[in-house]
Amino acid sequence: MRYWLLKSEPSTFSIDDLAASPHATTSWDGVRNYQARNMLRDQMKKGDLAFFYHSSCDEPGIVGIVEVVKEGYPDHTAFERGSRYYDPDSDPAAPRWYMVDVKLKRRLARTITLAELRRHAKELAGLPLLQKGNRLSVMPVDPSHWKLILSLEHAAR
DNA sequence: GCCAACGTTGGC
DNA sequence: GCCAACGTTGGC
Repeated sequence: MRYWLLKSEPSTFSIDDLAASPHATTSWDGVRNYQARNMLRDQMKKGDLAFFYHSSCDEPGIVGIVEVVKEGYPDHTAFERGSRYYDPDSDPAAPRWYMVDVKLKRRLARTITLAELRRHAKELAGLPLLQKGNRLSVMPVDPSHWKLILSLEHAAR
């Protein structure tokens, strides 16, 4: 079992949106980066857990935990003319982009902010989120990092 | 709104 | 294959 972190802009799709989705489940569509695609397609397995991270907002940080409930399959939004994720170069016979389905496990008791994570940069060394210039929207999280981050949830700030 | 950092594109 | 130009991400 592996751990991950998934970024989403709350103005586009927030944890509230996920909670309001049927079965609190959504397809993680619209990823258009090859490195992230490879992880979605090849590495994320049913039962894996991921932090749900809000980016590009007032308080960037981790707000919940989701579980992978369906493994990588073609992202059909790439074939849909008019979709904001349409990619004319993705051939349905050889799909370029992939997605997984995730289900909300729970919200965190509070947002664990990026600023707070940075304060633990030493323990979280190697976490791509904290690396300069990192823009990956899907990234692996070491089990030790996962544990440390979760321990912050109920700790004094 | 600014801008640094990055990935992708396309000319050569 | 190189690399400049461009578009995007995302924190601040």
